[in-house]
Amino acid sequence: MDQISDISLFAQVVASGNLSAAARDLGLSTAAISKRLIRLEERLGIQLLTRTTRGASPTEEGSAFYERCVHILGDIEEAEAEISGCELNPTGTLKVIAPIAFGRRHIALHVPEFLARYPKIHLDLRLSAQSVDFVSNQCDVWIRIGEPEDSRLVARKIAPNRRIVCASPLYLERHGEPQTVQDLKHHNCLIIDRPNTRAEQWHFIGPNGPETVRVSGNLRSNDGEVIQRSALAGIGIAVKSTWDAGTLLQDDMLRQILHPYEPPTSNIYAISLQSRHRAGRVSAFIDFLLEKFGSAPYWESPAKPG
Amino acid sequence: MDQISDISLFAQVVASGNLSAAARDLGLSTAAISKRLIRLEERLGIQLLTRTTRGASPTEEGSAFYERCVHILGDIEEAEAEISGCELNPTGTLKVIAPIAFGRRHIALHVPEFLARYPKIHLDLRLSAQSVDFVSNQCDVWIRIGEPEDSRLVARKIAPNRRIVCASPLYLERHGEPQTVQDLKHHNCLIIDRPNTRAEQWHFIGPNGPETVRVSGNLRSNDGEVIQRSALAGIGIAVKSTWDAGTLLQDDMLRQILHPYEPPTSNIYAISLQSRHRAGRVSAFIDFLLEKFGSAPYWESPAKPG
DNA sequence: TGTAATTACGGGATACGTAAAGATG
DNA sequence: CATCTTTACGTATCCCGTAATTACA
Repeated sequence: MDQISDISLFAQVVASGNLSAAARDLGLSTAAISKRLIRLEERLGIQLLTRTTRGASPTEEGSAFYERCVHILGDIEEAEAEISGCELNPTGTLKVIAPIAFGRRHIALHVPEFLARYPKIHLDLRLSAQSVDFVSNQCDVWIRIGEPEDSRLVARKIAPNRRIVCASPLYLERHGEPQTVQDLKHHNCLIIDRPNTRAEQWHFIGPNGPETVRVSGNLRSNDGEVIQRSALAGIGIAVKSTWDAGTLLQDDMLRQILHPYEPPTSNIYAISLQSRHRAGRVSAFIDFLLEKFGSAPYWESPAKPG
Repeated sequence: MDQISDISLFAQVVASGNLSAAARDLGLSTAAISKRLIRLEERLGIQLLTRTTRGASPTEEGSAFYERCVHILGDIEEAEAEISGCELNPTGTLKVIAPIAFGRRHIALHVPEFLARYPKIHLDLRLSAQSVDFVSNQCDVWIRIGEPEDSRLVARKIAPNRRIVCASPLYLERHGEPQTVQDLKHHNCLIIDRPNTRAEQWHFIGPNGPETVRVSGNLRSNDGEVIQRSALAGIGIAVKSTWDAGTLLQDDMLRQILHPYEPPTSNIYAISLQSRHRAGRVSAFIDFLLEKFGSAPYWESPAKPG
């Protein structure tokens, strides 16, 4: 039944030299020590200790058994320490799924530092536009832009997904810059089409509260890259995330327009399976992302109007 | 607290593939399995199994831990099997204390066979006339002729200590053979002097019940060897144990007299410390002695009157 | 709808401590 | 006489099982 508990107790008795000392060391009564030792000897069918009034000394069998006990107890402690120490020194394979653009642009950027910091972690970074089934995919962390749904999943916000309206200098030169939200109706708006959203409804938050405009244009796509390239080519006006368009704005290849009107900010989440005890590598990765993106994402500074 | 019990349970769950199967295999309820697994994960601070509706599969940490668990459980089983198997294949050092004459004549005679039968036993056979303190002497078995006293000791009769009255042919030729017990009063009786006995009172059991005679003589000793040599030399009449005088009677160097009157038979005992579980080598030795001496000691046959 | 895991709850085994007794130097 | 071990006994803990709940295919 309670094998190791008795074995551990026996080892302590041998180490302490007598039952009373072991009782003190273990914080038990001598009666408990005595009874459990007797039980152990009953179970093994052999006497382990010779008791005298001066103390208890192991029999020959007891000595041999003690050696093995010490070894076993050490193994157990080592095993438990190793498994418990996984939080401090994360180990194992970490599978991360991220959107393609965000993964390439921002996750991959920090991968070397992450791997250097946690040398025992093997990172499997998969970029995919697909939704994720954690169990079948053996996925540890899913980076997702926008709100999560599943209750079994726990989502941690790692960065704001600030979006802006922008167009290329060429477009603005040719068609003029819209001055109000409603002006967008008369422009060629590049529509990014995501599931479960009304792609033509562009929402804004401005100094006077929310405002909505129904836009139209000659290009619609489900791929941000297509929209971005078209915007760069001067085809029309696009809504872009700052993490995505930041360097383009900095290089003046795209210009933010309608400032200070911006679409409502959503968030970027690191999503993991809810569990009582997260694997160390998962926590390590999510904490790492927070460290890099969390407070004030580095891609905001050049994009901020000034 | 109950480390290994949970570890063993976890290993069984991994082996079984899901909690329900493990519950069946272990004869427990799934509720118990679940709770104890959760407790183990709490204690380790890490999730070991990912539960789905199809079963439970180990996490990466769980797999690593499982490997160690299998190893540890094997070590425990091995250790316990070895210690419990000591009865079947006795091991270790066996310290035996025996009277000098009996040890030389009868124990030593069988030592080679004993050692051949139990090759893993190391025998330490100490011949001594002294009384024995088991604890300080680290003695396992004490061979003693006559009744034991100590309640902490357990005595097993291994042979009868039959005694006879005898004298050398020379003595009988010179002084005649006594025909009755009371005739001994007129003979030179060699008195063996043991502690706590009235050495001059010789007791007999005969066809008409017990009989006692107070004898006297010109030699008294506490050493049987002295008495025996004196008897052989024709000095007088002696009481000898059959195990001691057997061959001398056979060779007609001593002759039993007063047959069928003999001193009351005492016993030869193998004495060991009382303990719930005797070490295998102790049982092996005592059983071996019983096998050799127990039913009808081989030294009786030549001594029996015929 | 059926199987698997978890949670809630009540009962029973068990392991502890206190206290007394036995043993030993 | 002091110390150590064992036994006796009452109590509290905890551990399991039954049953209900939730999740998933």
